[in-house]
Amino acid sequence: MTAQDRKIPTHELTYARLRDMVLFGHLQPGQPVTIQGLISDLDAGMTPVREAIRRLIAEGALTLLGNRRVVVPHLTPDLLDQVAFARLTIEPRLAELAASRLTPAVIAQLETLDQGVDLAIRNGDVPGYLACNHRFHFTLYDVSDAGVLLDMAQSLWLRFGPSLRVVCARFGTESLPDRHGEALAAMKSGDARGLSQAIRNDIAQGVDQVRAALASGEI
Amino acid sequence: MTAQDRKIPTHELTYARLRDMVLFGHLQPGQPVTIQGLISDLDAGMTPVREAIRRLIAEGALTLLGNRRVVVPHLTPDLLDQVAFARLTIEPRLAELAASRLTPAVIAQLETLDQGVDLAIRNGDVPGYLACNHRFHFTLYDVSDAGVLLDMAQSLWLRFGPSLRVVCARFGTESLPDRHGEALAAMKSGDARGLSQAIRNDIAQGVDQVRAALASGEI
DNA sequence: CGCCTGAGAATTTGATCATATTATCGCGTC
DNA sequence: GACGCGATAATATGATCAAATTCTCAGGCG
Repeated sequence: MTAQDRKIPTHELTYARLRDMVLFGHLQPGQPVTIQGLISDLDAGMTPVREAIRRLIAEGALTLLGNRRVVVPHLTPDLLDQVAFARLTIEPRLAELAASRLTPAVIAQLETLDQGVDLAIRNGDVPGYLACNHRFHFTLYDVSDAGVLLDMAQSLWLRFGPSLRVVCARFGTESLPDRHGEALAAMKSGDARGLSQAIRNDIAQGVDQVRAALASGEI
Repeated sequence: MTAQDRKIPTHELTYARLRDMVLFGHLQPGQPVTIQGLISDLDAGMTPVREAIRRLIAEGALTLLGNRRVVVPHLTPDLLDQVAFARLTIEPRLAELAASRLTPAVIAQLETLDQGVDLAIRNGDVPGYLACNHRFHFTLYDVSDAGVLLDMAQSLWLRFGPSLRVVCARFGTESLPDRHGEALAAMKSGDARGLSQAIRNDIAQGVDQVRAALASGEI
C-alpha cells in the first residue's frame, strides 16, 4: 500500500474514487457535490479534489452550475436519447473490434463476470449488479485497444450510471437486461457481427428500462 | 473587460485559451506542455493552469505520460480510424438534429462563415481557415441543442486539430475540403437528410487528407 | 587521443498544502 | 417583498516538498 501510494498520485486516487461514486450510484442525480464535503469525506487535500471534480465535469459525470455549484446531473429524456444514440454506435463497434482479439482466457473471465451478474440479479444485489455489469462490458471493450472509443464509452456510462441506479432501486434487479449469454455464445464462435448485435441488444434493453422510468416520472 | 474578468473565472479563461491553442495548431503534436511554462506564457496562477490541463486531458486534447509529463498527442493511423468513425456518426447526427431548428438568420450567418472559409483557402491563410471552418461546424451543431453529442464532437475536434494543422502547413489550403456549399443548399431547402450527408462528405474528405498524410509518413 | 558511458549534482517540473481573497447563499430585519 | 449581514464555500496565490530530467565530469574503452 505504501508502494502504491508512492506511485499513484493522490489526485488520481481521488478521481477514481469519486468516479466510482458516480458510476455506481452512491451519489444521486441532483445531489450537490461540494469541494469541502469531498475533502472531509475522501480525506484528501483541496488540490486533488478540485482536479478530480474538473476531470469529471469534462467527462460529463458532473455538471457545473452557473453559481459555481457542482451537481450530479439529472438525466432528461432528451439527454437520454443522445446517450442512447452514442452508446448504440460506440459500444457495438468496440465489441466488434474486440472480437478478433479475444483469447479463451478473456472469454473465461467474462463468463465468470456474467455469473456474477446473474447472481446479483437473483439476490437483488443492486451494487453487485452494477459493478459486475460494468466490469463485463469494459473488460470486453478493453480488448479492442481502441483508446478513443473507450474514453467515449466511459464518459457515456458516467452519464448513464446514476439514473440506472435509481431505476434499479425502484424496480429491483429482476427486470434488468442480461443479454450477456448471447454475447458469450457469439464470442465462442468467433462471430464478430453477432457479438456486436448482442451488445447492441443489451444496451437497447437497458436504455428502454431507463426511458420507461423517465417517462413515467419515476425519476 | 473588468466586468468580464469579474464574471468569468480565471480557470475558464485559461482553459479556453489553452484549448484554442490545441485546436488551432499553435501547439504541435508531440510538444510537451508544462505547467510552469503555461504559468508564464498565459500569465496565470498555478491552480487555473492545472485545472485547465486536467480538463483537456479528460477531453483527449492532451495526454498524460507516465512520467507526469503532459504532451500534445500524436495521431496514429489507428487513432485516426477511431476518430473518423466517431466523427462520421456523431456529427451528421448533430447536423440532422439541427436541421429542423435552423432559422434564416443562422443560415445567413453560416453563409458568411463559409465565405470566410473560401477566402482563407484562396489566400492560403491556414489559421483563418481553421478558425472559420471550426466556427462553421459548431454554429451549426450548436443549433441542435444536443449537449452530450456536442461535447463529444468538441472532444473529437480536439484530437483532430493539431494534425490537421500540420497537414495544412505541409500541403497548403488548396486541397482542403469545402463541402459547405452542399450543406448550405440542403439547409435552405430544409433537407435534413441531405444536410447530414453533406456534413458526412465534408468530414470524410478531411479525414482522407489526414489519413493520406499519415500514410505517406509526412507527419 | 577522442568518444562513449555512467554516477552524481544541479535544475527543472510536478504535487500538495495552507492561506488569503472573493463571491454566493440563507436568514433576519425593515 | 426587498435589503443587508453573517456564514459558507469556491477561487486563486505562493510556499514547500518530492520526483524526474538534464548536465557535468571523470573514468574506461576503442
